[in-house]
Amino acid sequence: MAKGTIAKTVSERADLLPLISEVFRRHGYEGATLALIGKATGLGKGSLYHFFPDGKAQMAAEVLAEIDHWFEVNIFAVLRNSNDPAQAIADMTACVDRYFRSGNRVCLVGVIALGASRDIFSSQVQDYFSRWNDALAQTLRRAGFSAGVARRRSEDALLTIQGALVLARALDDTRVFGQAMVDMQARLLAK
Amino acid sequence: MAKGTIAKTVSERADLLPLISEVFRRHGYEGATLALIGKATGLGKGSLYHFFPDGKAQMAAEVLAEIDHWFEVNIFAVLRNSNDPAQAIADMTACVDRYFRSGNRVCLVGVIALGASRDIFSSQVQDYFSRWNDALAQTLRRAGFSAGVARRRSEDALLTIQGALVLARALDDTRVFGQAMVDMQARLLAK
DNA sequence: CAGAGACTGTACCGATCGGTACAGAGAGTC
DNA sequence: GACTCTCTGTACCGATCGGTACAGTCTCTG
Repeated sequence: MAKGTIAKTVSERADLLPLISEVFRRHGYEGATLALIGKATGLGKGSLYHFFPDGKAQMAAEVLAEIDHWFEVNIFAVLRNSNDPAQAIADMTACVDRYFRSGNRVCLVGVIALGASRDIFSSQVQDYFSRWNDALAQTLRRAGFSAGVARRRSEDALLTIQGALVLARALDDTRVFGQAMVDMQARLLAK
Repeated sequence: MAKGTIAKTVSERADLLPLISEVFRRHGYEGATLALIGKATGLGKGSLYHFFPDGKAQMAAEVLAEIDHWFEVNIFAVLRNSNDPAQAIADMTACVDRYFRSGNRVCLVGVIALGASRDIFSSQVQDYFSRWNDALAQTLRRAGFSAGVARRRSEDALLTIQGALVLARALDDTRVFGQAMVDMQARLLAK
C-alpha cells in the first residue's frame, strides 16, 4: 500500500519468453525460482502471473513451445524441404552451432530430459527429438541411404549434439563442441 | 520432546552414499532436498548432519568422490594397465553399459556439468572427464593411433556416452543407448 | 472526461527450504 | 552403575519457495 510507486513498462509476451528461457537453461526447471525469473525479466510477480496465470509450469511449457517452433522453422522444415541433402545438413550444422553459441549455451530440452521434470514435460521433450530425428532421417533417405542407416545416423547426430554440449561444459572447452560438429557432419554423409 | 521414541539403527557411512547418490541423480543438486535425502536414507536430519556436518554440499562432494573412485578403479585403471587395447575398450564399453543400466540411469557428473551447480563442483567435474579422456586416449595411442587421433576419438567416445544418456531418456528408448555403445566401440577402433 | 481493462508493484499466505540445537537411546569402558 | 561417545529423532530457526490478493497506474475507447 505504498503510495503511487508503480511504473508502467508494458512488456510484450514475446519479449519475455527468451529471457525466461535463459533462466530455465541456467538453473533447470526446479532451480528456476520466481525470484530469478523476476530479476531476469525485470517484472514483479504481479506481471508474471498476469501473463502466465498457471505460473512456473506454464512459463516452462511456453518456453518449450517457442523453442520447438524455432527449431521447426529454422531446422526441421529446412531438412524436409531441401532437395540438396548435403547442403541441408551443412545448414543444419551451422545453424545448431550458432544456436548453441559454439557450446556456450545449453539445450533446455536436454536439461529437462535429464531431470525429474522430464515426467511433466515428457510429451514435448519426446516430440522435439523425434520430429528432429524424423526430419533428419528423411533427408538422409533422400541422400540415398537405407531407412535403417538413415535412422541410425540421425540418432547418432542428435546424441552427438547433446553429448558435445555436456562435455564442452564439463571440460570448459568450446573447442570440443566445434570438433564434434565437424565430426557429426562428416559422419552423416560418409561413404 | 516426545518421550523415548528414538530408535537405534547405526548406519554406515558407506551404505549411505549410494542412496544419496540416486537422489542427486534423479533431482539434480538444486532439486535434491534434505527431505528427499532423508526419505531415501531413512535418516533424520540429525543423523545426516552427524555424518555430513557441512550438509548438502558435503554430501554431493562425497558422492562425486565416490563415483570418481569407482570409475578410477573399474574403468580408468583398466584402460591404463591393459596391454590389449581392443579388449580394454570392449571391457570399458560393457562396464559403462552396466553402470548406466543400459541407459536407464543418468550420469550425475553430466547432470551437474549442465546445471548451475557446475560452478561449485567444476574442478571435480573437469577432473573426472579429463582423467577418463587421458586414460582412453593413452589406450588408443597404444593401439597405434597418433596423439591427435587418439585424443579426438576419445573425446568423441565420452560425448557419445553423455549424449546417448540424454537422448535415450528423452525418447524413453534404451535401444538408443545400446546402439550408441555399439557405434562408439566400433568408431574407437576403426581403420 | 468517464469508464473499462491491461499491466504493474507489493504485502501477504502456508509450505518448505537448508541448517541448528538438543535431549534421548544405545554400546563400550572403567 | 556412572561416564563417555556415537547415533538418533524432532522441535525450531530465518529465509525463501510458488502462488494469491489487491490497489494503483497506465492506455485505449467512447
